[in-house]
Amino acid sequence: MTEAKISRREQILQTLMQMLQEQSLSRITTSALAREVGVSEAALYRHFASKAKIFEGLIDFIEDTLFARTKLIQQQELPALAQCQQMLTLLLTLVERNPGLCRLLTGEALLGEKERLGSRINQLFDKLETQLKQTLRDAELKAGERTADTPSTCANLLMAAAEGRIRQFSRSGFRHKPTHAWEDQWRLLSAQIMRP
Amino acid sequence: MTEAKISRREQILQTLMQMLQEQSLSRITTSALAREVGVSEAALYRHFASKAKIFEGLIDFIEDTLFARTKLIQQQELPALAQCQQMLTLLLTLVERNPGLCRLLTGEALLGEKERLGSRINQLFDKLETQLKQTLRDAELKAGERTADTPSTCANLLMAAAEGRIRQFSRSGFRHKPTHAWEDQWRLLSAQIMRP
DNA sequence: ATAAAGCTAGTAACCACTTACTATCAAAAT
DNA sequence: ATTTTGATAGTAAGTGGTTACTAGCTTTAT
Repeated sequence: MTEAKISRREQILQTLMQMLQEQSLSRITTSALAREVGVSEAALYRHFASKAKIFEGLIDFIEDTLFARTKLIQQQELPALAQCQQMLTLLLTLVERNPGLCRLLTGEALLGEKERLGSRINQLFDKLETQLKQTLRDAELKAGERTADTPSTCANLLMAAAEGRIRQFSRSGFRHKPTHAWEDQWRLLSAQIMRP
Repeated sequence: MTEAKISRREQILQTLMQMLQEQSLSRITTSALAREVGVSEAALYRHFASKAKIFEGLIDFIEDTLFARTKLIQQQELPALAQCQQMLTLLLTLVERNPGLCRLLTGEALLGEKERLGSRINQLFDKLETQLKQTLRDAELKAGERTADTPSTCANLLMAAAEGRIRQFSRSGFRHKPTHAWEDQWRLLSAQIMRP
């Protein structure tokens, strides 16, 4: 078998992601996760030190995926608004394709697990918001474009809109897709961000 | 004493609201709540049928407060945008003054408690979004004003922005106040909603 | 052979909720 | 006027069930 057999570790993470999507959140116990993976509970602990670490594994995945791609976006020499659009659309698309991750980003799945997890999510969003802000600022310095309000206020509004869409996706039971009508909404948002 | 002495029922709800604001969510157990109120655990069950019902009591409070006031706003004969602004500012202000409620609206506190609670929150936001949509539609019929996109898309964008701000408030540990810079952001949002 | 990965069978802690009983007070019956 | 009844609100001390995690032994792959 030359087939790329995914490691058990990855299998556990994928199963958790799927459970986050399907199960009512309270049902995600180490016991249920083990059953779903098809191993014993103790086997999970061969690969992760604690339940919280398994969740953190998923957060790592989001972070890696997201920021690897925002880096590429930033390297392209696109107009500031186009860059912002790509970054936000990236976030919404990632979440739409992996609803389970959504439950992490909204904080719903962190049912009082260690404070640390919530803090990581917080940092993640802050980092993304900072990148937006920086993109808008750069546009002012390089291209002489000006934002209608401070880059900080504009970037925050964009993030809020995206986070709101993510929460709506989650609370609707994943029916209200985050990218639905997003292009139209982006048009409304962006039209006012840059000064004429 | 003509002083209105609050009932134990109300005292429990207030204590829960405070705990939602202060405690890490996992710490909200019936035992901890009882201790905080200053009664025995069993006493809680004299006033509420279950733990979920206590949480639902708070949701009732939000709903009552919120929609009593949106009704008043709708009765005023203001321009559509002004009405929308008032409704959203009302929501953000309510949350800012009662951070505990925020944890309910973001779903973070509903740690897998009965499906019902999540559903109630969902309905609450949907109802508010519908009211915004209706306000925008009315403006088109009565005043001949036109929204730049469909009322539905516009209303959803406004709600997403508000929900995003609420989530940011919660995940920042209540440091990032939802009304901060909101006026500026509202200006950006609203400027593009109505067709010139 | 040995190290990685698995299993069975726990265990202590916790949690929502219950049971069985008591104190207080007001209305109703005598 | 006194007694009876009943409702309300409280308590101490559980109960049954669940959960994250572990110890100790076995299998499997290298």
